[in-house]
Amino acid sequence: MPDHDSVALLSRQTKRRRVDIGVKRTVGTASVDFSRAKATIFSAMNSHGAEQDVECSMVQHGDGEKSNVLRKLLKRANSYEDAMMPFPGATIISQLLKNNMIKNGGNEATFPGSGLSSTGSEIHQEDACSNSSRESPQECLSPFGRPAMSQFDIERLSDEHLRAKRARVENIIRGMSHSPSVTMRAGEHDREGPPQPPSSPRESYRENKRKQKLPQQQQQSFQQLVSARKEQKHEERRQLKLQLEDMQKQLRQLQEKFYQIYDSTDSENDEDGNLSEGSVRSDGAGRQGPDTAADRSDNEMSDMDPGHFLDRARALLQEQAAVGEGDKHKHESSRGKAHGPTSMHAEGKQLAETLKQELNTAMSQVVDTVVKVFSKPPQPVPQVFPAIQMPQDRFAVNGENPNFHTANQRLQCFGDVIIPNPLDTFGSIQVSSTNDQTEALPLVVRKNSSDHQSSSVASHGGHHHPSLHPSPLSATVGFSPPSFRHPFPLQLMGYPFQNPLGTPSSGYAGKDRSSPESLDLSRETTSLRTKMSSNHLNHHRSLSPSHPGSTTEGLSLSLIKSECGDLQDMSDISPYSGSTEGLSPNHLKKAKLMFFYARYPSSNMLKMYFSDVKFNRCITSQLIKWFSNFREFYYIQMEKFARQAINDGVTGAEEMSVTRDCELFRALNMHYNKANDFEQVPERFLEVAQITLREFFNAIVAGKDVDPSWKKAIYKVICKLDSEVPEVFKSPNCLQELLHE
DNA sequence: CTATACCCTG
DNA sequence: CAGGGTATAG
Repeated sequence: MPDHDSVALLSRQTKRRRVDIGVKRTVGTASVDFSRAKATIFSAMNSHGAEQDVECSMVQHGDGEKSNVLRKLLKRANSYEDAMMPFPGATIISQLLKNNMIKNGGNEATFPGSGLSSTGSEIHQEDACSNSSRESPQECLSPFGRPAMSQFDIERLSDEHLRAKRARVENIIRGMSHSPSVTMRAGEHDREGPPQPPSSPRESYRENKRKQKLPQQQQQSFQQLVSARKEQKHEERRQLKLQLEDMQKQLRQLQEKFYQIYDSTDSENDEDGNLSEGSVRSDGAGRQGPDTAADRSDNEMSDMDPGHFLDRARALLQEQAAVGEGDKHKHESSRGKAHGPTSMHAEGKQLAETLKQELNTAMSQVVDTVVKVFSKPPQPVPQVFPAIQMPQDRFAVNGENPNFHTANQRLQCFGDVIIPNPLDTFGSIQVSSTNDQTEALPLVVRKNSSDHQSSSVASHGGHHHPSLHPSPLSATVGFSPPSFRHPFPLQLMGYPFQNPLGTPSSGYAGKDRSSPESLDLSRETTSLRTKMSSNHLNHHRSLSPSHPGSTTEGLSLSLIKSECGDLQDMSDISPYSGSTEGLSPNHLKKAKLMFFYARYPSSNMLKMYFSDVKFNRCITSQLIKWFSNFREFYYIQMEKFARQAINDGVTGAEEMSVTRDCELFRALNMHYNKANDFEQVPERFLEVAQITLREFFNAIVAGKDVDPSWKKAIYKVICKLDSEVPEVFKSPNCLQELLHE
């Protein structure tokens, strides 16, 4: 138990806390010592007015009565939200800093909360600090975490290291500087309120990722001011999206109509493909502008040459997209927004009306065709069917995620879709099952596959198993001819009987996608084992070790089996071996009950008490994680109630006690003993809980919670209060035995 | 490199 | 509760 034990741990946690909590409590990140140092500087300087005095006293908590009183006052004012508000004086300080920044100009215009833009100013500040800390104390305000004065030399030593880091970060920033989020944040800056200074330069480097989000948490009050506005934006955006969706639908209909026309006139699909492509490409020539098209009447439209139809639709869509784009940036002018889409919408409706009629007839024909197709063997399948059917399925899928494609991307898709792929014939029957998979698969391996999706889309030639595309997006891409080389042999012929189940092959597909660069099965299993190592199945698995690659089903099964353990463990997991492979809900229950005795069980202890479990790395860490989660909940409750007590006016820790019927205990009991397996929660637990509560209370009252690592002290106390876990818990059947007590 | 802790998020 | 990210110790 590395934590809570040693003094070394203490410093470690301090650092660690600074990282994790420090950001939240931005200003409060200062260590007390440094606060003092700063106060010294300030009083020495004495060049700034009362404002800074306020800040000093704010920062130097625990330094004297005065600060405590002030802090308390502010605390009351902030009441319970202390937990969220980084620091009572944050606002004041932030404003001060803002003032400084305005004075200094330049860099500080960026939004410090944004990891993207903040680093520059951080670097600037850091340099300013180390180079001229005496001349400009304000600039040292932000990097509190660092005792700049006393450790000046040390800092110099690590300068090189920092420079290297800085270079890397700057590189990254440069790369990201074109990201939209940058401008977004820059825009928000004004309204988001005063920027929060970075807690410490070094931390900032590590914390860039989180800091992008954290400032929002920190400044909830400011956010509330903006929230209404944002909601408006979102609403508008949503409506725009809806309109876009409408247009998309219409375009789809149009396409179908288009195809239908050609299908009825030409019986050769190749020509269709060429024509459609040609019409798409003719766009560049601009043979049909949106304006002229808009002047046409409905009749004209219906008589319109299909190519014109498509062009027109594209124009509409593009305009729509353009309007939407522009709208994002200026929501204020509701006028322009109202005008564009509305007229657009009317136009679209006309179009839709015309198309609907066409579609009605077209669809009936299609339906007939479909029926015929299914009543015949696959070979003579009419080419008409897949070309029309497929797009529909795919669009249905795509439509579920309107944001997935930009308008242009959609157009491309349309273009693709229109091309009747000769191979479609082959897949006519496959269509439905394939699409079923595309819906189910993402659930299986979304995380893994998502990583590759973008790249997959970019270069759809790179799929090794295009047939197994699990995601809707991939499905769209996979439509292109090259992707259709393997699928059917694999799915239809190779493993004809696995498909009905759906899941096995999909599971395989997903896994395959997780490492598309290699089809080497052994490697596959290895990587998967690592990736999935923290998973567990609660149910008893069927244990027939099958070799990877024998069948897809076999593979997925073996993968599941091996997901929690390394190869050695694999050998351990022989069928019907005595002990359970995973942790069951009952184990969880037992662990929770054990928590009443031991908050910090060692892994050895866990092994002893869960003797019925086959321990491997996974199981162990899972169990540890459980207790970690338990503790987390426990301490959160403690803090919550302690703060509540303070807010309720409790002045002394002795006034609080934890009894079986107090709210705190009920909350805990609900969590660890929901089914009341323990009729009598051990008395000792109540004591410990009470001690914990009082520790929290005292710490908070003493203002220690300003220190990012203030809980560490409490943890240290509590971890010594573990009591012996009764022997009963060593029994695998302890739950039953406990119930009979 | 591994185990563990802590924090955050879903 | 699980997963992910990060930091630290050994």
